Formats: sequence, C-alpha cells, structure tokens
Amino acid sequence: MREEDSSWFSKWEEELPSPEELMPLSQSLITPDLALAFNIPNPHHTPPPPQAAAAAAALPPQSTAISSQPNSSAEFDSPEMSGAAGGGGGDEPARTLKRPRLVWTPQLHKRFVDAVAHLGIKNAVPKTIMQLMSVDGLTRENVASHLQKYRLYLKRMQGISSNGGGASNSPASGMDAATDHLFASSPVPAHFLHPGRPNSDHYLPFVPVAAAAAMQHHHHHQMAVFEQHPFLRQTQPPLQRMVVPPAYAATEDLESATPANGKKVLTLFPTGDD
DNA sequence: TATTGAATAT
DNA sequence: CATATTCAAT
Repeated sequence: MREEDSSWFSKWEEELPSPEELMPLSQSLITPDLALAFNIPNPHHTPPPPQAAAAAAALPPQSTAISSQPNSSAEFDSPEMSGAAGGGGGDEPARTLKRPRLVWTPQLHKRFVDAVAHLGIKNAVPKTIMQLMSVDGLTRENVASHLQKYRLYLKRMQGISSNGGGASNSPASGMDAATDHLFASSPVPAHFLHPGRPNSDHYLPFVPVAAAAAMQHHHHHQMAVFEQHPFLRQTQPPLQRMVVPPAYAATEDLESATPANGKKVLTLFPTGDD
C-alpha cells in the first residue's frame, strides 16, 4: 500500500463512530417517510417498503423513536389513497406523500464525498453513492441532486486553476463565496479536480473483509460493523463490502425559519462536528 | 426497465 | 440559494 492510502484509511477510521454510538442506529427500521406518513411515534410492526422489506424481516425488535422531537402537534392527516385497507395492503403512502426536504449537513456531505472518493469518479453515480453512504432515509434522488451541485462545484474549482482567459468571469477567482461553505467543509480529493488523470482513480477500492484480520496491529473494533448490522443494507450482493460505517438515523426536525409554513426538514445525523 | 444527468421547478 | 422534480437519453 501507499502511504497515502494508509493515512487516508487511518483518517477514515478515526471518524468512525464509537460502538456506543452505533448502537442506537438499529432503531430505524422504518423509513422516515413511512414514519412521517403514519405519524408513528412508536412503530411496532414495520409495514415493509419494497427495499427495506427484506432487511426489516431480519430486524431485531429494537425501536427507538425516529422523531426524538417531542413534537406535540399532530398536524398531519394522512391523505391516503382510497380504500386499500384490505389487510394485504396495496397502499404505499410513503410513495405518495412528500418527504421533508433533506438538509445536507457537513457530516452528511462528508459521507457523500467519502463515498464518491472511494468509488472513483467513474462509478460515482447516484445509486452507488447512495448505497455506499448507507444513510437511512437518503434517497437516490437526494444524492442525484446533491451530486449535480457538487459537480458544478468541482467544475468551478477546476476553472479557477487553469484559466483560459475568460475575462467575463468574476466568481471563479472569488472561489468560496458562501455557497461553497458546505462543500468547503469537506476537502475535495485531488483526483476530482483532474479528469485527465485516469490512473489515480479511487484510492481505496474497498477493504476486503480479510484485510480486517490482516490488519491486526491496530485495533479496529468497528471493522466488522457491517456484519453486526446487516439490516439497513439494501440489496446488492456483488458490490462493495467496504468499511463504511453503518447507516445513520434520520431525525425529523421542524424548521423554525418558516413557522407559518410548517415545513419539515429531514436532518440526517444532527451531531455536528468535523 | 431502471438509472443517469441536465433542466427546470419549488 | 438549496433542494426537489421532471424529463430526455442511455
């Protein structure tokens, strides 16, 4: 291995949540929209959404409140589709109802960048990124949208370095105007800025599980975290078995900015620190 | 078909 | 402006 890889890896490891922190994550068996849709404070049985279905089946009956907010107002009535109460259930409210806006916290973005870095630009497409991130409640659309913006950001960064002489461009030199604050919170891997260098693609492809055993001279407790928490995983056998820390729980939060609107936002891992 | 990504909408 | 949604292309 190259030293860059090791340092990168060490860094990655340091960021891993401690085992204690990982514990509560087993909570969200039920996807945010579902919880939202039903407005369930304490979900007992999990109405399985397509993808989560398999995972949910294996899920231990641990459930903690998805909405830790003592939100007293139950302002939502469920505009569920007509009938369909036949027990077999044809209704999928989660699909119908709009979920709250996702707020990209620096931490969430960090995971995003890490995922993209691991995958390499080539494989960094929304679905794959989403899978690698393993953030509960995060959708492919969420990632796609963010990825689009991130690519713009990268393009801008490339633009400032090699200037062709465009005189009509002001923000390029200015770099971080305030829009980039989020993006600036996570360092951009060098390769991202160099599309012309095909060789230095992804550093760390994925850590073979065997590697965990091999790397004995360090104590990596969270290494096998995936095997302890197989749920939450989507369905994707052939793909990566990387060290990605388990999914984080989604927390609903009310945006106080617009009280009249009562808009809800989804805050993925609220713990803020980088 | 499902997914991507740019455009467009909120 | 940040995120969502739409939509043509793959």
